[in-house]
Amino acid sequence: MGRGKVELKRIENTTIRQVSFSKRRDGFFKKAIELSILCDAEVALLVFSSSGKTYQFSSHDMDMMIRRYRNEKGLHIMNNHGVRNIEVYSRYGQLLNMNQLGFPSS
Amino acid sequence: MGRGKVELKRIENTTIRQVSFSKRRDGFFKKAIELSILCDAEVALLVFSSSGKTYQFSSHDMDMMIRRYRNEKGLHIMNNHGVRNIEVYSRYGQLLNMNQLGFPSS
DNA sequence: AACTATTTATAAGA
DNA sequence: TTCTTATAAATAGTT
Repeated sequence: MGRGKVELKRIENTTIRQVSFSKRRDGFFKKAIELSILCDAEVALLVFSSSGKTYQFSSHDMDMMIRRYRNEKGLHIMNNHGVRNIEVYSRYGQLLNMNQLGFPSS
Repeated sequence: MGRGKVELKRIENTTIRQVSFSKRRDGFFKKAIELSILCDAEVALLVFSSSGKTYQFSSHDMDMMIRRYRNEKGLHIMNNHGVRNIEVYSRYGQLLNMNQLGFPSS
């Protein structure tokens, strides 16, 4: 989306990286709101910029969502019988599959 | 993005809503990964689908990010001198500004 | 699960 | 930094 393709690696030029961050951060939060409303999902997100600012959004009570996540994570560890309560999009694992299989694979 | 414009309201048809959720959830997590890598940001996110599944991604340690967020939120409340440590994208407040001013405004 | 017509996001430029 | 614009990317509706 833009005049050139983007390689998935850190943008080294600081100015360009900050401009890109602003645009993408806005788009990202917009997507969060759309997902929560259109698809009736609960969405919570935290972003810390490399310049040290914090950005937060939650469609529902953040602390409640964190508690629910921790509770389910606990169950997930205890209840290892093939049922996945939580799908984890790990940073590198998923990315490795992107080029071959589309994203995400699991 | 798609054959029709989308109104920002809950998709009532369950099948369509679930299909839309899958597509948008994948796109959303992809955006999170891109933001974290391209722009060197820390990103954490939680999604609970309306059917009860949990999806999680964090570019860095989730618990550490939550601790940092809570710490800064505390400081934000204590330190009410015009400095915003945290930008909050509240669900309805920001949305109201979208049509007139673009998104988001603050 | 694929496809594809369109909309949307955004990279680069002004 | 804000606005514009060409292009890449996401996805709604369809098959």
